[in-house]
Amino acid sequence: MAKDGMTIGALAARTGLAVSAIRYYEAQGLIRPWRNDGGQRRFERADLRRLSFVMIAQQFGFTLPQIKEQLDALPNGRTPTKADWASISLAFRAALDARIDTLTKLRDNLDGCIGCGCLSLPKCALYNPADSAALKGQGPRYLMGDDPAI
Amino acid sequence: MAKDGMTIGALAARTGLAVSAIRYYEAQGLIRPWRNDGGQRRFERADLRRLSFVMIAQQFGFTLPQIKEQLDALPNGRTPTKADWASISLAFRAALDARIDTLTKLRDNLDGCIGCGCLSLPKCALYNPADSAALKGQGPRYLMGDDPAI
DNA sequence: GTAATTTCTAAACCTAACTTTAGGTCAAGG
DNA sequence: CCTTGACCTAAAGTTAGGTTTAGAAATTAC
Repeated sequence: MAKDGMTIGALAARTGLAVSAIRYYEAQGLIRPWRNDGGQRRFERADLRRLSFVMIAQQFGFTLPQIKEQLDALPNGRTPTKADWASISLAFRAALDARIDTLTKLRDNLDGCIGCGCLSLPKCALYNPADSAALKGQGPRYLMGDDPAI
Repeated sequence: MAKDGMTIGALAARTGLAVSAIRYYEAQGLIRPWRNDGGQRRFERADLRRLSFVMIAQQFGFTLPQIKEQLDALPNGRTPTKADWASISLAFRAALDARIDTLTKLRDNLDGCIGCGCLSLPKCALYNPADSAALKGQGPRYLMGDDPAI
């Protein structure tokens, strides 16, 4: 007796994802369903959790390749345990802390700028902000018109 | 004597933006350069600040249409003053606060889930999270496999 | 047994925010 | 004057993360 599993429609209903999204995630290597005799996808319970993980990670701003990397750390062969999930959740925690930290600094800088009216000075806190991922690898940028040469 | 202004190349050098990006922003209505006799774009000083505003706002996660909306609130005709900029910066402040708040809640929920090991319970804090913009308008979703029917 | 759903694949389409390309024009230096 | 680099437009290409479409095959319901 072959194992039964969920259809893609059932999985979609339970996760709230579109069927097309689930197929897409398979194409990206985030889940690996097996096929029944008719060639249709069948999913196991653990895939519910994998997809939920994907959805949460996306809220946190991770890209699908990054999420795949996390999921690849799960045990292959056996079904992941609670401890396995808790373990990769900790990676979230670090990324989340970093993101909150960046935004908080940005907010403080903004407050300083509004308060001190220094918008046009090279010392303005928004001037060439340090650790913004958005600017990474693109060289220095002079923000709020604060080119030292002005 | 017609006013002189910066070339698009000079503006690109000062902001760190690509020339193509600046043209794109014009097409989106974020800046309105004038043209010289030869048909080339010429920019005023205030455009430096407008573009810097765009860059910062993008870091904060605003879309270009949203940023345009903010910029449209600047005085038309006269060059924006420090007070004008400080005024629209306050809109940032609110959006930023909201974003930090959401992420902080998400982090607390994650901590709760890791700590209590409740990953499979309907009561898990990650279960159907309340105020995530990413899920808005898409109906309830059961996260981390926590469908009550399991 | 037949009709109605689901599912299948492959390929095209979608949005945001740009970049690249192609074929020409303008401006500045010597 | 002539060359070189900066600039112009329009259109096509790019990446992420999917959705839509079309036509066919499998499954389920009656």
